[in-house]
Amino acid sequence: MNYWLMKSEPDVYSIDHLAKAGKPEMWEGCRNYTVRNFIRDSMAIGDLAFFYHSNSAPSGIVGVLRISSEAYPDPTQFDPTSEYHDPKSLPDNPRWLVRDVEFVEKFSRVVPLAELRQTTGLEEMFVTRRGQRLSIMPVTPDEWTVVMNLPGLR
DNA sequence: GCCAACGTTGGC
DNA sequence: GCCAACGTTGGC
Repeated sequence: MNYWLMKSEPDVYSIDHLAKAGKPEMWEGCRNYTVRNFIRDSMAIGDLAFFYHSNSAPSGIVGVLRISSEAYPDPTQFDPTSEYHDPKSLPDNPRWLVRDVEFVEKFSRVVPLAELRQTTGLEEMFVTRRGQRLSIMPVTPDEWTVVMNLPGLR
């Protein structure tokens, strides 16, 4: 079982969108090869991930989601009307993959990036490294436990 | 809105 | 296959 952190701009897709859906939804639009490889090779059904709001005030972890499907081709890459359309990706050899995710919980407060940076045990956490731009990144079991035990999350 | 960081593209 | 230019991410 692996742990992850998955970023989304809340103006585009927030944890409230996922919570309200009440069912699994596609985590669409990843267009980075490292992230694609995580989705394809390293994730598994049942993995848990922090839902992270980026480009937010403040940016930070807002809750938890669960990976609920195998990887499959991202349909938006073939949709000319989508902002995620990739004309170089062909249906018989799709470049970009998605998985379905389902809502697990929303914390009662945001855990801001600044707090993650100050928290003992999270010094090496991927999301706190400067210049780190992957929209999906791995979290270690120890880091997961540290974050889940921060005060005031529920 | 600025800009540092860094992934991707494409000319050669 | 190098690497400069470009585009995007995302914190601030």
